[in-house]
Order: sequence, then structure tokens, then C-alpha cells
Amino acid sequence: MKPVSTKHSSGRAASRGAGDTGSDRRAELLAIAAELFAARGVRATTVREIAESAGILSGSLYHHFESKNAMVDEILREFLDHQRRSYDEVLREGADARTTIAELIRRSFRGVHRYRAAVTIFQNEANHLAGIERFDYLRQASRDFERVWKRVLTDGRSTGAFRADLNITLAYRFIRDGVWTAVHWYSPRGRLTINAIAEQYIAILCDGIAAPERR
Amino acid sequence: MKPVSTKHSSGRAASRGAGDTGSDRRAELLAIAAELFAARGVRATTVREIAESAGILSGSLYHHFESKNAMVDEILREFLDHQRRSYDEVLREGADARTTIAELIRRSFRGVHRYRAAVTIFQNEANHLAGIERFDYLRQASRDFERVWKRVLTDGRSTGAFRADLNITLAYRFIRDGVWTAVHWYSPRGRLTINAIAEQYIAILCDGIAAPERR
Amino acid sequence: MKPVSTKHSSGRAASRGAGDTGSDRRAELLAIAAELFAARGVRATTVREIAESAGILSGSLYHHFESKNAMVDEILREFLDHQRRSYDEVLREGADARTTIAELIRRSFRGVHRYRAAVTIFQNEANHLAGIERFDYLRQASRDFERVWKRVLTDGRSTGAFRADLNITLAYRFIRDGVWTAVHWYSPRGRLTINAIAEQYIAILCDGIAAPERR
Amino acid sequence: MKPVSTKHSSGRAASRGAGDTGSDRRAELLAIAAELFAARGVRATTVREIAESAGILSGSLYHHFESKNAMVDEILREFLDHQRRSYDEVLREGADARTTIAELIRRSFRGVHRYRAAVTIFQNEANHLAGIERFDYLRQASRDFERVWKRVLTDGRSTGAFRADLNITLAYRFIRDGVWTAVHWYSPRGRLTINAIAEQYIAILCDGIAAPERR
DNA sequence: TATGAATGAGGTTTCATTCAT
DNA sequence: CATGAATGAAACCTCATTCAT
Repeated sequence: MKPVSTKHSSGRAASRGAGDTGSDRRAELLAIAAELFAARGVRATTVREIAESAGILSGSLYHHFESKNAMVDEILREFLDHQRRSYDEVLREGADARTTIAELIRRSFRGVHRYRAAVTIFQNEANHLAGIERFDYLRQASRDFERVWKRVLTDGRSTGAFRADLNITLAYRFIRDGVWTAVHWYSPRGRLTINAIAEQYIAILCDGIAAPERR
Repeated sequence: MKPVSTKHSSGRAASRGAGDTGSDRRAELLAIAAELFAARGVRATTVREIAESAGILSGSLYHHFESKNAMVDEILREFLDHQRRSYDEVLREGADARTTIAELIRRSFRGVHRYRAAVTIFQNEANHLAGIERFDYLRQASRDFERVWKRVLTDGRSTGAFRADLNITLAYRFIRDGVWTAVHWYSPRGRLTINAIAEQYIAILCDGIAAPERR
Repeated sequence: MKPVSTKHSSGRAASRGAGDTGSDRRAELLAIAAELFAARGVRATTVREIAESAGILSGSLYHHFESKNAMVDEILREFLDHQRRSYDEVLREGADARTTIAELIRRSFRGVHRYRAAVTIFQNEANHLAGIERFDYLRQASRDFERVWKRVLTDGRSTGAFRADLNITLAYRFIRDGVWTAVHWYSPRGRLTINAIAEQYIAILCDGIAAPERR
Repeated sequence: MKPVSTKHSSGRAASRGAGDTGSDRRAELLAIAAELFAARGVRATTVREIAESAGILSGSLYHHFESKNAMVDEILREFLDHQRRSYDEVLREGADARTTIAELIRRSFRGVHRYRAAVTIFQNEANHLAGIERFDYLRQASRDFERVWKRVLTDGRSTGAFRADLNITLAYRFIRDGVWTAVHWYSPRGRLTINAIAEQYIAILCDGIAAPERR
């Protein structure tokens, strides 16, 4: 993971390996950068701004990271790796489709909570970043996620848990957009906890907004 | 419409007034710019790229538009004005909540279809753009839309059309994100027409993905 | 005069000869340009601004004038020609030094009044313009003026009209700067007429600001 | 001194605070820029020219200064602050009007000598610069100077040191223009020292150019 | 680790001027 | 005479990155 293929064969060991415990400083800088990237966009955030927010000069950042994109890379990978593992855990439990979907939604919202900045970046800029070679893996991650959701939806439809006329692709997209876009308005200090939001979303998605007595 | 009260228009008469039928060239250039903005992002799209796509030099663009942001401005305003009027029409019909919500959703998807590039820009960059004085009106437009949806949801909940335990704010956000984010994957040449997508979305939203017999 | 050596051998007869009676439109445009050049500086005034002030498009100006600098040229020449003739008249009268100096000052201030915009341009930009080949004549004009003033001062010193210890060069410069710089604050609608200003200046220059009884 | 409260300094720490001793490089660059601004005018001097004169690339200048105008700003403030203090010292000595006027003139010419480039810029471009928000303080500085001179002139007139019929405003303007415009022709390597020029100017101003025996 | 000076490519914008209609 | 579209050079400025100290 994180091959860090330095094009610039400089002798300086700016980037460490992935599993690296990493100095606290490194994590600190990464957190600062993530917040700025999320708030202003990756392109709109200058290396100078990141450095200044950290109280150092822009040149000094290059002792910790190879490049600006290397920071984005690390921020995104951490989130994606976590989320993939989290989804896999659910699948491995092998519950019924409705339970599984609900749990996937819960874990997605928890991802929003825990990796807020990373999710924001992923949501806002995955499309543009994917055009850069270094971020090829974003497309793979999206495909992995898609496979997970679609498998559960298809399974549920065939077992009768979900409507027979459900369009799997559309349903998947609505769910995906619904959970990730929440990052735009979710605030950890807001009135609703992330769990409450997840439950509401599950309710709407599974049973609709219409009052049940109508049927 | 389109008041174009640019503070920065110091003496330059590059942009015409609003109701202006406008030369075809102008509309042509705007369409080209919109596609690029949508595809690559506003910041990432250079004026030079727009000009080259139109077969002219970058400086020549300034004969038609005051600035890059002036183009973004015009693109967004056209969509927002249309959408606002479209929503207002529905409200004026005064149908019941469920019918109204369905119609609002249909008209939103039609907006996605007709103003695809503009919706993409709005969806991707409204947050960042709103930080610029010139784009203050984006916040107002968002608030206007929010009021429309929330009024109908609240009305439907009190008349018993919608679940009594529905969280209006969350429901509004899910709907909003669901319809606008569709622009990311909707293709006019795809298998599903925009109307089919709208109906599927209405179905899921109103009645959920779960099979009805469960209740 | 006004050779108008068109580098661009275009067949269009944009510029007329000098003695040309000239259409009113031409004079009108020149007056508009002069005001703008004076108010904002030659460089800072765009051709577009001139055209817009005249209610036409920038391209249309080129039917009347060869270039922006051609306008500056004409504006300056008119003033310089007039002023030169005016000074010559005084010299030809052959009055005594003090009378002559006073009259030169009066005629300078009258020049400020009548060619306000031109004097402003001359005062503000002669130095920079003189670097352009086309404006070589500015240096000659300055030298001509200098010769006039110095001749009178020298004459007056040798006849005893002026102090024996007068530094001719410095005196000339103070006078020159005093009269031309007045253009920066003189207003035809101000409290003091241009003649009153001239008389005050003559008084200060000849007899000083100190009260006479002190000697 | 030099508050440098740039509104535009959004997050960039290019320019240091005021009391800053400042790296030598900074002062060096400022001196180079000042000479060019004085010689060619602010607008006509390109950032590239400044950089090339300093042996660096244009972009590198922005490591030291926020913008071209920021350089102009610093150059002007240094001169204005100095001159204001210098005038205040004279006033605090409380000598009689004629002595005070003479000393103010001496100190003005010394300002011309010491801040030649800055005075040239101030003299040539204050009018145009004052139209820019950032240079609002130029108007204030002019007003401050005006008050100083007028106070002394008024005082001298009422104590009988100066002519009873002296027009204070005109006298002030002639003096102001006379001393500052000298920057256009003064050369530190010329025949006359700045002190000699000052004394000649004082003599002419106080007692006139006319021979005394005439009265 | 950090600084501070510099690079160099590229961005948006300006503007005098041209020219077919 | 005037328009309106375009040119092309050059302006100011930005910013990721490098590197000697």
C-alpha cells in the first residue's frame, strides 16, 4: 500500500512507508491539511495555507510529504481502507438483506462522522482527482463499494425482502448519494447524532415517507 | 432577471444587459464554458481552454464576458431562475402534498436534464462559490428552494399524507441531495429516461424499498 | 507640422492633414480624449473609455485617428503651438524685463486656463512621452520655452531690474514649475480668476512674501 | 510606523510587520523598484523589469511583497512618515514665522534629496494613486502638510512678518509646488547642493526676484 | 527539521489595434 | 461612419516545488 513512487529521485526521505507509526507531527499536519482541503477544495488550498495553519513555512512541509497530492492520497486512503474493511465485516456476518442494508448505512454514516474531511474530499473531488494517475485507485474503490451495495440489494430483491420492481442500479445510486452527501451538512455538534440520522435514513429508505395507513 | 449589477464593470461594456436576446455567439460560448466547468470544475478550467474549445484566443473571450466568473454567474442564474419559476408553478396549483412532492421531484429531474452543466456546477461548487461576493445570491436561492420543499413536507405531515414521525429537515436534505446529485451519473443517452428515473425515485421515496407485504 | 507618418500603409485615410478644418466630430472626440487623459493619465485611459464617453465603439475611433498616441499628439501640439506664438508676441513687444516677465507669466496662466487638459498632460507626462520617437518635439518645445524665460531673466539681471545674485537657472525652474503646476489645482469655477492668480504669483515672485517694511 | 493593514493580505505572509528590521534583500529590492517607478512611472514599470533589475524572476518578487502596489505603498509611507516627523520638529521649536518657513523649506528640500525616488512618485502619481483604496492615506498626508504650511503663513501674516495682502492658499500652493517639483530636475551630482538650492529658493520666495533698491 | 530565497510554468485579465461587414 | 468580433502581446499575479543554509 502507498507505493510512493518518487518521480524525483531526491535522496531525501520525505515520505515514510505506509505502516509507519509516523511522528505525531505528521498526523497533525495531515489533519490540518484535510480540514483545509475539505473546506476550500484541494486545488483552492495552497501549500502555503497548510503550512501557515501549522505554523511553519511552506518549504518545510516537504520534509514530511513528497507533495501536496501525497497528502491528499494519504487522507483518502486511510478513509477508503477503513470503509472497505468495515463493509467487509458486515458482509461476513451474513445477516438478511434488510438487516445488512441497514448496517451498511449505519457504517457509512459512521464513516462520515469519523472521516468527515476525507469523505468531503472524496465526495467533492473524486471525479477530478481520478483523472490523475496517482489516484487511479479511487475508481477501484468506488467499484468495490458499488459491488457491495448491489450484491445486497439484488439478494434482497430475490429473497422478497425488497420490492420486485426495484431498479438495483438506481436504488444503489440513491443510497450512495444519500449517505455520502450527508457530509455536506452533518455537524458533530448538531442536534442530531450520527446514529439518529442513520436510523431516520434507514426508515425513509426502507419504508418511504408516506404514511403506512394509506395502503 | 439577471440584473448583472457588477461592481467591477468599471466602464467596460463587454456584457450586455439582461433581457438581451444576445448574439448567438455569446450563447454558444456560454454553452462551451458550461460543459467544461461541469466536466473539470470551475477553477480547473482555464480561460484558455474555453477559448480554444471555441476556436478563438483567450483574450477574445473578454469581448463577450467580463470575466470567467461572469460566465459562471450567467450559467447559474439561468438555471436558478428557471427552477424557481418551475417550483412556483407547482405550488400555485395547490394539489395535495403527495402529488405536489412528486411533481416537484419530476421538475427537479427535468432541471437536471435541461440544465445539466449548470446543475453540476451548482452541486459541485456552490459551497466554494458562495464565498465570493458576486455569488451571494446562491445562498438565497438555496434558502428559497429549502422553503418550498419544507412547506410541502410539513403540510403533508400535518394532513396525514406523510408519516407523523418524519423529520422534516432530514427528509428535505435527503430529497435535495438525491435529486441534484443524480446529475453526476445521469446521461441523456443512458438507458433510463429522465422521467423514468424520476418515477423510480418518487416510488422509493414515498413507499420505500422494502416489499409492501411486510406490513 | 503633424507629419502623421503612417507605419501601417493602410489605404484608409484615417488622419487628415494638419490645417484641415476638421469635422466637428473630430474636435469633439479630441476634447473628450483630452479630458480623460488629463484626469486619469494617458496610459491609464483606454481607447474603449474614450470611445464610450463619445458614445461609439472603440474600433470606430480609428476612423478618425490613427492611434491613441496620435490623439495625444494633436492635443499637445495645439497647446504648444499656441503657447510658443503667444510668448513670441511678448518678446516682440520689447518691453523692459520686469514687464516682460509679468506678461509671460500672465500668458502662461492663460494657457493653463485655455488648454487645461493639454497642460495637465504636458506637465504630467512629458517626461515619459519624450521617450517615444513620435514625441521628440516635446523636448524641443521645452528648450524653446526655457530659452525665452532665461533670456528675459538674464536681460533683467544685467539691466539691474533683477537681483545681481539671482541664479538664472534656478529662477527659471521655479517660475516654470510654479506656473505649469498650477494646472493641478486651478479650477475655472474656483473663487480666483486666472488673472487674479497670475497677479498674485507675479507679486510673490517679484517682491517676495516678506513684508516690505522689514528692509 | 507602516501599519500595513492590507485588506488583501488573505493568508499570505509575504510582507512582514512594520517595525521589522527586514532582510537586506527586501530593502534592496525596494530601492530598485523605487528608482524604476520614479524614472518611468508606476504603471509603466513592469514587475518583470523590477525583477530583472534585481536579477531574479518576476514571480520571486512576490516572496517579498504582496503586490506591485504594496511596494509603492512602502516606498511612499517611509517618505511621508519621515517628512511629517521632520515638519513637526520644526513646529515644536516655535521660532518666528520667517525662520520657521525657511526651515520648513530646508527640510522639504532635504526630503527631496534623501527620498528622491519617493518624492518623484508622490509628485507624479499621488493624484492617480489616491483613487485606489489602498492609497487613501495620501490624501490625509497632503492635508497634514497643508495644515502645517498654512498655519505658519497665517501666523506670519498676522504678526506682520509677511505681507498683509498675502493670499494664504495661493502662497501655500506656490511653495508646495516649488519645493516638490524640484525633484524633477534636482540631481545629487549637479553643480548646486541641495542646501544651496534651498537657500536660493528661500531668498526668492521671501524677497522676490526684483532688485531691492527699486523700492 | 526548519528557513527563506528562488524558480518556472501557467493563470486571468487588459488593451491597442485590425478588419470584414 | 460605425459595428462587433477577433488578435496578440504583455501585464500582474499564483503556486507547487527546490535547495542551500
